Amino acid sequence: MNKMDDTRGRETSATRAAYLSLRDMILTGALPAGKKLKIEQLRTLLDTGASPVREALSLLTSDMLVERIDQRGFRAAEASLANFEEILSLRCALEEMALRQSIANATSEWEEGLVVAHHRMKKLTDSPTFEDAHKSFHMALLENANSPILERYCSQLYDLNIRYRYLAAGGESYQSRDISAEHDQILEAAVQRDADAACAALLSHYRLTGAYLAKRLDKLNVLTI
Amino acid sequence: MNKMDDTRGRETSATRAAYLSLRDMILTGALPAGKKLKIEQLRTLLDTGASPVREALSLLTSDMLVERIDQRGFRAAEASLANFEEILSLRCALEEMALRQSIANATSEWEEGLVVAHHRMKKLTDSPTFEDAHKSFHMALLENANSPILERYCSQLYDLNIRYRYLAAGGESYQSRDISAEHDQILEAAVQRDADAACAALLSHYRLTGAYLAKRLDKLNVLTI
DNA sequence: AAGTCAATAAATATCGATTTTATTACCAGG
DNA sequence: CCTGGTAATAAAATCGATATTTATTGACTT
Repeated sequence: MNKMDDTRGRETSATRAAYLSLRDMILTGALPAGKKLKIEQLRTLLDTGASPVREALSLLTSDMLVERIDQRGFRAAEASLANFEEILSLRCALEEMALRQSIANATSEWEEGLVVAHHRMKKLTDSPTFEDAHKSFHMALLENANSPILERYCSQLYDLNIRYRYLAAGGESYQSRDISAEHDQILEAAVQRDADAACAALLSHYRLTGAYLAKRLDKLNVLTI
Repeated sequence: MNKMDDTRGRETSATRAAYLSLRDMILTGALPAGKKLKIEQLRTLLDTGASPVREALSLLTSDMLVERIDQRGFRAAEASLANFEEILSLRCALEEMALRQSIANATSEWEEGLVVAHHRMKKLTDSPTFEDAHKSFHMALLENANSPILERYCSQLYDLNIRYRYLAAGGESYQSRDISAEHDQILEAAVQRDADAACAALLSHYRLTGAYLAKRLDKLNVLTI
């Protein structure tokens, strides 16, 4: 057997580490929307070289979390009500498309994956890893569409939305509504392969959250634009 | 006065130049799908440093034209029939969405922009810049949706599709069908603000081209996967 | 003969320093 | 007191070289 196989948690790479840190800092607001991102600052902050920082920032522009201004460096993407609303409306359209395809291709393996993802999410409520589990559940709903580009877009939009949750709620967990019941409904409908019901539940979930966030964003006046 | 002001078509920046060259080479097939992209090779090919090449490749991963394998470099994205079909179907869905929004927001300025874009495209048939003019016309149709993310996705998908046109036709211009008449129809319907007709014409345009390309791709057997 | 391991070669990732470009502060002329 | 231009400063972009990592080769064991 190989002498070292699992011994090494060896998935580092300065660039990837920088990418993950910066992404997290932007999503949670540690690096606020619109902020100038100076290489030298980030270099010392992350304790790494300029090349990995620069490359991580380039990768983040793909995710629309960073804007690159030629010859003038990088800045965290702006946040605005219009942007928030566009994200919400695109998510609704694209996720409905993906969910319908997923259900059309339904198999029992997919079903089981869904149930597991849902279970894990429920168990992690109020844990710091809830965010990841929540995303995993939502992506599991879509992954059976077998449409990698569409999945990628949905994942991107999901991430963009996270930032507004943090802006509105300061990263605090959820609101008064019974989120958990909404997830149960979505799972139930998906497992029954009832596309109409599943989409209705999913979109209602997004729209209710969206309306709540929009109200708070407006009240707190936290948008840069 | 500044010693050099306008004299220089000074929108270069080694990174941007490398980005544009590499993008073009991938779209036209000069760098074939799936090919390993070695930094050193590209560095000498483009006569620039390793940093700009690396950064350009990072940017191209956003466009899904390059794949990045951590610690193992970059390669040109794979091409496959499934990928081609996914692109076609997403384009149809997203462009319909965008076109309907554009028409819903129709103004005479937009209309005039469309007419101009269409005119320019017609004039450039069989010119090397036709490709750009064609894309400009298609994007002009969508730009009035005022949905930057959606526009970005449509633009990306448009570019991804170009590659398959080159694979199928060796970059040669169009086929037997009367492409020009199709464009006229789309323009006409858009100007009349008839969303249903415009979408029907646009999607038919894409689907006819798609079917033609799929047939040729199959016959030529040019797909790596 | 097939598979494993070690040594070598190739390529990537990263660093440190230099060059180029933008921004700021300052000063003279109107 | 404002305007336009210029020097000083700060930051970004790029280069050249080094350190790590992966891929390749060929000998060696079972």
